[in-house]
Formats: sequence, C-alpha cells, structure tokens
Amino acid sequence: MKNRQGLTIGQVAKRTGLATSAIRYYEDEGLVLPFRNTAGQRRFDSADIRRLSFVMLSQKLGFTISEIREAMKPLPMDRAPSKADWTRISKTFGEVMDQRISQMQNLRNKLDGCIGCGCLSLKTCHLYNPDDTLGENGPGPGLI
Amino acid sequence: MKNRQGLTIGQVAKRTGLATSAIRYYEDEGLVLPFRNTAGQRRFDSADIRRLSFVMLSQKLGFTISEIREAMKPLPMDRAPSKADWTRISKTFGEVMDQRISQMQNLRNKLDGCIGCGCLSLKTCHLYNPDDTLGENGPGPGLI
DNA sequence: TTAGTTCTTCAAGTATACTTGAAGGCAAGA
DNA sequence: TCTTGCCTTCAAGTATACTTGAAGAACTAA
Repeated sequence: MKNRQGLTIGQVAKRTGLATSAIRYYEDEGLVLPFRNTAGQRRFDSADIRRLSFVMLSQKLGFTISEIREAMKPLPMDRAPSKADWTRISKTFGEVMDQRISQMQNLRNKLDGCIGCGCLSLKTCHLYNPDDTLGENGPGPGLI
Repeated sequence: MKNRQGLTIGQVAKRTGLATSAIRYYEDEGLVLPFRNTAGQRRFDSADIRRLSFVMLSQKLGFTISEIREAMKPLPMDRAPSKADWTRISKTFGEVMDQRISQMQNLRNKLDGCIGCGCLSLKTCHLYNPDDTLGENGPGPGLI
C-alpha cells in the first residue's frame, strides 16, 4: 500500500500533464494548497486535482492567473468544493467568455472594412474606438 | 512651414496614441522603417502610419509581433502599399480570426458541461483534448 | 543498507511587449 | 543666441507565466 495519504507532485504531474514546476508555481500563486506529509513533501487529494484542472482549462480559455485566483476565491480550501460551487464559477467564466467572443467578432467584422479598403484612416475608422479593445493589456504580450 | 519631410516620432505618437517607446520598439522589430533626416532623427510618412495602425489593430486582434511581421512581409518598405496589398493581408488575418473565434466558442460551449457538472474528470472530459488548445503557448502569459 | 529516483527550496533564466532612465544632441520660438 | 522641448541611443526594469539548475533531503525497491 502506497500513497494512501494523497498523490505526490510527480504523480499529479503525470495525471494532469502539468510540469511539476508549474504546479509549484500555482501553489505559490495561491491556486492550490496541497497538504504536506511529515517530512514536508506535498501531497494532493482529488479536490486539489480538480482545482488544477480548472486552472488548466481557464488558461486555455484565456484567463490570467489573477483572474483564476479571483474566480476560485469562493471555493473552500479545506473541504472538497460542491457541485454548486463549481457551477457558479463556471457560469461567471462563461459570461466573460461570451463577452470576449463577441468582442473578437466585432473586431473581426471591422477588419475587412477598415484594413481591406487600404485607407485605414485613424480619424474615421471605428476600429480605433477604445471600447473595442480586448481589455487594458499592461506591458507584456497580448492574447496567444 | 514645418515638417514638409514627414512627421516626427512625437507627432506620430500623438496621432496614433502609441508611446514613442513603442514606436521605436516596433522599428527595432522591423515593423516600420521610418527614414531619417540629415541629423539622424526619425521621420514618418503616411505609409509608415498605416503600418503602425495595422500593428495596433493586429495587437487588438491578438496577434503577436512576429505574426504581424510575418503578415507584413509582402508589403513593400520602399513605396506605399497598394490597396490590393492590404486586402490580401486583411483576408489572411480574417481567416485566422475566424478559426480562433470558433475555437474559443468550442471551449466555451464545453465549459458548462465539464466544469458546471463539478466532476471535471480528466480522463473522460473532452476539454482536455489537445486539439482544443489555443496554440502552443510557450512560456509567458497566455491570451489577454 | 544502499542505490537510484523523487522530493525540497531558492535564485536565476526565458519569452513577449514594452517602459523608464541616463546622457547627450537637435529644433524652434523669443 | 538662448532656452525649452523634443530627439537620439543604450542599458536596465516590469509583468506574466513559467522553466532550469543547484544543493541537499526523503522515499522506495532490491
């Protein structure tokens, strides 16, 4: 009998496809809080893996670490989150996704009209409307 | 009479809303190639501004600097690009956008089913299909 | 028990897309 | 001419999301 007290970080890495370094980083960022065995090594239970899975998916959806942290705030760290906990979070993210998708579609529709025409006038083109921006990206790369 | 020979970087910054540092960075990255006056100061013509406008828009659309550089490769650096030049580029980017949007919609549709249910099973959930990924993000932040 | 693998922390490196600051040169109006 | 403001380069800093490497402790199987 082995690992009755949760999975090691290496085992979680294999199950999730995450690198161990990424998992440790997520812990530093407060996205998971695995418990420790007597020697101080990390041990993960199924709720931890569910949190990590949510992080992975949210990353795919384009959310930042701080957005994910913010979203998971209502989840309990001590006990396994309930279905209702996850459903609520899923709903919030879904709404944000809908907004982002329609924003991208807006920009995409304007692409043909504004660049395709070759004029690309800064004053008249509605592409330069600040409301069309995909959020205030600070420094650093944008999406994808 | 002033600036008969193109706009200064500061004037371009005001017109486009870009920071002068960003414009210099774009030059370093090969996205624009303003000419220089006798003293070595940058001077921009309308074709340069059009290139910068395209860069700004492409950033909003989520393209990286290297993707934008790649896309603008067919554009002539010496003369003002024709309408056909811009139209071709616009078409390519539009198609990529369409792909990305439908990819995001796919992920979004799966959000309710997979996270909403609370099970988030790594083995069965199609959310973990590698084909759903928004590109191979290397290190660094993801989208937005 | 011993060897080999995995774990620990911590500091530093990587890529993207810039910004900031230092030190000095150029331009334009009074 | 002078002064103010904008221009130049170059190096270093910032934020995000990690990875890599070093040095050493713990775990596991033989």
